[in-house]
Amino acid sequence: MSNTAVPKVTQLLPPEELAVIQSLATRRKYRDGEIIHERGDNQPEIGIVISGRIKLIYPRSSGQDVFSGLIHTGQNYGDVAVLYQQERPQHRAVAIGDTVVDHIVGDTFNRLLERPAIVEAFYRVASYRLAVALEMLDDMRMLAPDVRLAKLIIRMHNAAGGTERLAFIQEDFASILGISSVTLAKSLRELKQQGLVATKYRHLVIMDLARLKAWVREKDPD
Amino acid sequence: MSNTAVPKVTQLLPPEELAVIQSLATRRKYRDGEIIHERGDNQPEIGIVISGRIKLIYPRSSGQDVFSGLIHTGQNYGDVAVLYQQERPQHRAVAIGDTVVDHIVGDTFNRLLERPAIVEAFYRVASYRLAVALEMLDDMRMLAPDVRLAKLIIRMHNAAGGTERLAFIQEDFASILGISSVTLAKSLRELKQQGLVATKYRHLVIMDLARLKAWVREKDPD
DNA sequence: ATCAAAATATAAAGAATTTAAGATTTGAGG
DNA sequence: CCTCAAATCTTAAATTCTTTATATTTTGAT
Repeated sequence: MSNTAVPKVTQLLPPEELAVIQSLATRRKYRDGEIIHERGDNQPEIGIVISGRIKLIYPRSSGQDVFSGLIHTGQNYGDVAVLYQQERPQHRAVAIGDTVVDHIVGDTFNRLLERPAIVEAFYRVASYRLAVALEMLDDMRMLAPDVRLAKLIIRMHNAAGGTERLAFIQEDFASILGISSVTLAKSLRELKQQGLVATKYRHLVIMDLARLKAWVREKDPD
Repeated sequence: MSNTAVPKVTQLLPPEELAVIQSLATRRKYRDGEIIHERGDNQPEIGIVISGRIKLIYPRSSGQDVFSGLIHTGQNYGDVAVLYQQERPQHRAVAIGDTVVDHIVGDTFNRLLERPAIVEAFYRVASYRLAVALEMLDDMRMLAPDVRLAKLIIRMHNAAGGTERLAFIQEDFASILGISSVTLAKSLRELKQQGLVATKYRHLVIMDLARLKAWVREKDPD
């Protein structure tokens, strides 16, 4: 799973179907860090990421922001909320880098579901995201923080299209894994000592992907 | 989300489409505890649960079996593996009670995807499962074991169609939550002291659902 | 070039969790 | 009805994780 390319609605759809969607969508541009929508906003919408990336944040009343997930270029989000008529989006959506999003209101999306090719494209993306989420849940149940960190790094490497450089602060990694920054630092120390990754300011570099994967297999043979 | 009814392909599909699927499926019966397929078996297949329930297990080389998820009557599973051409199923599937499953081999399922109503039904189930999985991931990142247990109990209550009686051993709850049985017992003690649930042999009874939900809201206001 | 803010790194104390072990309870099958 | 394996419950020690605190490093803004 972690080696499969991330499927994208923009690639899965025939050009004419993509054109139909885009004729009904509102395109907006966002700058790095700009809030696309807030948790609890008015109505849920579908968003298709045309370029850039989006991070989903769960803001807590304590003030802590939990990093919940990433939506990559070509992927969509919000379909679950629309399909199950949730009143409000669960997460804050924030642009990572310059990001362009096509917005489709719920009613329009429901009408688009009459077009088979569109349903199939969204189905494939949702399935993939389900597979990733189920794998992460299994990991959280079974694996130690350091192994989960290594798997997360590999997953993010694939999702980013093969970059060795992952531009996230350590707090982001900790938040995604649901561990404290101290535990994250400890896990990173382990990976650094093995020469598998290097930590820089505001980003992390994979030094030896093959050995990183081998290390994961050794620690988690299942 | 946790209040929404579990969507089922068997209900979402028009009867004639369901008939098409079933004409191509192999129906098999399983008894309580019977293994439907093993992790790592030959080829992944789609399964539609006609009656009964299935639990998905992740067997570890250590001998420990991790409880990974439940597939309820009317739901399907295995589509993710077929869509992304995984060679082998990730989980062992085990029948809970007498269970009837329609099996569809991967190639057949791929051909069925030409039928729009079928794709839409599977899309809706996958979306729902994605929503539940993402919520569980957020819970694992943010919440203490006792709150996660309470939310799990509420979720299982809904999924089971409203029963107050959840027939799982404590080790199952612990395994789903990814915590030890000692921590689970501690969390259960808390819920029992509040009079929210009662623990019996091989099952658990919800004593006051409304107050259980209120307790969760109090502990997790977000 | 300097300074302030943000991010990284590390240490120590306290809290929570796991592991391990034993005692008790339950109910299914003979 | 009795037996016994499975499940529950409890405790204690060992471990891990979080919290809190502090020092250092890096970067962007002035």
